[in-house]
Amino acid sequence: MPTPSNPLKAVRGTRDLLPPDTALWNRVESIARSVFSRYGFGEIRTPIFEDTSLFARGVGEETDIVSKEMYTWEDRARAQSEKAQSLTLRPENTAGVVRAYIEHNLGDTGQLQKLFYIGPQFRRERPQRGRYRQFWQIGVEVLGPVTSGSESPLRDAEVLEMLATLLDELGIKGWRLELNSVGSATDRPRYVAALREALAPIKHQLCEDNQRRAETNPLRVLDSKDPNDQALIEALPRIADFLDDSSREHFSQVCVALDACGVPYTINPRLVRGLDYYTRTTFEFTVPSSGDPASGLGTQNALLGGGRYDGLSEMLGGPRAPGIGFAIGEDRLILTLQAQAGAPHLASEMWEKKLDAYIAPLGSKRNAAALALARELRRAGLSVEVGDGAFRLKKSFEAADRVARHIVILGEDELASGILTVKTFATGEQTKIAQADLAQALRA
RNA sequence: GCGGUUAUAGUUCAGUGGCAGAACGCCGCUCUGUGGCAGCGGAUGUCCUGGGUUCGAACCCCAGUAGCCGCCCCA
Repeated sequence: MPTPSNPLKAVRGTRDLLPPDTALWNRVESIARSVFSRYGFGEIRTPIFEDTSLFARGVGEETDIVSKEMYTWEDRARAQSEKAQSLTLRPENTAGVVRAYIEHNLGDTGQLQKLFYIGPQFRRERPQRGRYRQFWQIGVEVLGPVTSGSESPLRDAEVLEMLATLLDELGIKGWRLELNSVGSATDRPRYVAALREALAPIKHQLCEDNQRRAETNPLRVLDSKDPNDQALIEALPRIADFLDDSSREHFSQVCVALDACGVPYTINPRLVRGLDYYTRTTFEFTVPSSGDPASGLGTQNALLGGGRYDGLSEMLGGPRAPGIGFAIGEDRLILTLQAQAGAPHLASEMWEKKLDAYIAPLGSKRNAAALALARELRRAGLSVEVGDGAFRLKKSFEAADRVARHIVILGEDELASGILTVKTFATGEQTKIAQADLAQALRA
């Protein structure tokens, strides 16, 4: 039992993933890799920490993530003349990917870059169900020079359609896609200004939280859930009225393409995202919220979020490289799968899969021969466990029945004759099989 | 950062001022090379930590720590 002051304990907000859960994690990741590769994505792995200024500039100084949730420290100066570098554990992965895009001049290839990543991210938030200080994201970024088609609404629709496919293949039930456009880099500030103007006279009528938001981040007032404020919020200016012609046309083409693919979505004019870099298309996939057994998440019903970031590369000092991406909260995805009864194709089948054989040597003197036999069978592609000859046979049977489909008995008679005793648990049938035929027989 | 709630065996939990408990799991025996069932026996504890009250604290009080739930925010 870990005690509070025991240093041999995972630190707050972090956790160990153990078998059999890790089997589900691997399964999820392998399905994601398989889907991504069908859509032409390649994997990128960026460092787990970066220069602090990358996130300050990319994600936005004013966001909660940067202003109060980052794990930041001063690295040791490499020389006396040098200033210590401020480093930060990545709170998200988009900024790092765009940094790599710029650093390696990927834009000069002229090609559209389709990249995916799977890895841990770090935010110093209060831990809660579906929210950890080290959490995993599965994400995708599509970006490139304008001439590569990176700005095309086709890309937005493709990414969204791919997500629908991925969630379906994972077996997530009841997902909803909510879609919005927050306009171009010039539309958005115009809208925020109009929102502030509209909020100023009515602010005092709003709840405390919304009064604060009206000051700090007016966009967030829009997705307030306070029932008393809904009427006032409804009456606020709508982002759709502030989109310029090209943004409006872009958004409409995304919708047309989704319709053509048969991907269902809901336009949510209040969907705003927290990160500064988002432009035009923004979206969120949700699952039924707390109380619903299909959720597994508490009030954290957002499974993934994303959007377009046409100005991010330039904000970081790079070339123009419009892009779109998303990040799936892998921890939340797993929680949802575990909560949904529909996960058996992933869960029970994976978790309850038994080994092909358990080799039970009789007596410690037979251990070496048992291990050699296991090696032979494993090289033939079978999954095998080896018992210890010191175990009583009864114990070997119990252990074997738990983990394997067959037990292979390796005693004095068997070693002398080369004819092994094999019992199949499902049928209770016991036979003698020559060692040369063993691998084939155990496959059945 | 704020609020609520919880912390006892490997696990899930009961116990509520007076000997530390159950179930499951684990080990052994019945049964020296044949499991699943059954019977019998056994081991396992910083009762989260530190302080206080008391003749006596797992239990009451205070403070910490951590988990969970929610707020904020986000994946």
